[in-house]
Amino acid sequence: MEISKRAQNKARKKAQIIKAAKKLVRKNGNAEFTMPELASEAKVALVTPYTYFQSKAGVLTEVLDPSHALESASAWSDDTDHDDGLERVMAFARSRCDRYVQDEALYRPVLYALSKLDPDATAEAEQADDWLTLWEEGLTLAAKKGQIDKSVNTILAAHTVRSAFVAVLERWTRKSITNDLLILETQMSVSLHLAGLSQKPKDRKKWYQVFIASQDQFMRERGMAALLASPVITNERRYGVA
Amino acid sequence: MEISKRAQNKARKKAQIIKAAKKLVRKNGNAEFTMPELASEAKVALVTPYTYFQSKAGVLTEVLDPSHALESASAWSDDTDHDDGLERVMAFARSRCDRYVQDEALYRPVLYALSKLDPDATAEAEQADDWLTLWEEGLTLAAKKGQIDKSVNTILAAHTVRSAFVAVLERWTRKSITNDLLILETQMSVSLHLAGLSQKPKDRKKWYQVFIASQDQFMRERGMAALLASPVITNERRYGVA
DNA sequence: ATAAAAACTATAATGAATTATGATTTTTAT
DNA sequence: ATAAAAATCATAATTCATTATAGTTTTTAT
Repeated sequence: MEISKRAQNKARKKAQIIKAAKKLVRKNGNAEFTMPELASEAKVALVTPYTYFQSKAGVLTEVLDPSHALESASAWSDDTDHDDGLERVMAFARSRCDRYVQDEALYRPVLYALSKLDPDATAEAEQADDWLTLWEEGLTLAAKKGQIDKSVNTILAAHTVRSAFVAVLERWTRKSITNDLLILETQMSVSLHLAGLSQKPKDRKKWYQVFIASQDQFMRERGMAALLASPVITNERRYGVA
Repeated sequence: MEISKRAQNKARKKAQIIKAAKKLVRKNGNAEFTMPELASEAKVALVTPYTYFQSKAGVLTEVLDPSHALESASAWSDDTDHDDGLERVMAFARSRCDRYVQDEALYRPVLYALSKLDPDATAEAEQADDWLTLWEEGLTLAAKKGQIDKSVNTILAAHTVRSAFVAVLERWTRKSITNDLLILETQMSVSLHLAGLSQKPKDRKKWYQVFIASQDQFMRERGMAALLASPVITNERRYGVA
């Protein structure tokens, strides 16, 4: 037999567990399920998720399914202008947003729970090396086309842009911002980076305009309140301390 | 009596608890102390920290002491060029780094532990509204001096820059980056934003140079390894799953 | 077909934060 | 000075994730 029964069973059990986790998240609107709950939903012993995924964080990370996500990301937006590297950076950023927005009911709760269990998780889901390469792709192209200077280290620049994106994503995760704000804030942030990197006045002007337009749209649609909603966080206000 | 005994006792107990927490963090190199440990170190009943601070997260947030930090931040770097708004933004960013680096042994463990107990904490410590005003200050000045266009919404722009800074700070918190990287990455990120915002060619060139110089320094001192150290995080590699 | 190996399972135990309970001490207002 | 109110305290209980134990079933290699 090509695939051993053991491997088959293993795969089936793992799938059962992940499926159950997803189901619970969707049912509850959060990922606060307990491990016994998960086990019983998956019709599996309590310890089985541990043997396969090590921990609850492990289960949730698998729900995020970074390896599969990577594949699909590699095939992103082929309709982008293949000659404009900067445009591709922005398109990639948008595709990152899409990924999460498209199944918000799953990703937001999972990322949120994960960030408690393992603070590195959100970042790591986005900050693995392979992802960095994808962020870099557009910059490399831009360098080749003379849109950015040769003295720019494209990997470091990609890292900087991605880091800014992760910050926006993490705010989204924590529920303080809506899907359209995720997209708008990403656009503000990335366009400003691109404006800063651009060597050609035309590009610079263009990205600067995108930045201004995003700001304007933000203000029009959400107003300053979206930013200023939360008060200064002192312990008193935060935890109601006397 | 001006200050009631109750208020005095309360203040004394709170101070005792916070002092004990700091002591434990410094002693252990982390903030993993248990609540019974904290209580006994503070010579206080287990529940007392709860009545004052609601939770362990509340205690740690108080250790961070955002209100006091705000005061001291208001008095930051008066030696900066008062006519250059962009310069002031960068100076402020550096002062944020300084705050954490200056007592790394306390802040890093506390922020780390806090991020598990309450994922919003790091961001909120930096993202309160009053802080935003401080980030904005330089931009307002820059707008007045014609360094940036009037069409820029300075609050939103401040928000964008700060958001990028928080991302760097959070990576620092998680220990993956050193103090000098915190400063370098902050510089890379902020200078790129400033280059993008600048209207005057002279300013733009200057900040772009800062960006390039920071990149170069990063490469010289740390090398690409600092970025590429971590492998793609799949569950297999991350949790050693079979 | 059968013994060894691998996967599971049920059940109980551990560790840490947090809550609940009810008693005791300290302050305050009279 | 004393009763009511407010703070503290000691102790036990609760809730989860995670581990440990030891037995049972399923696969595999012979």
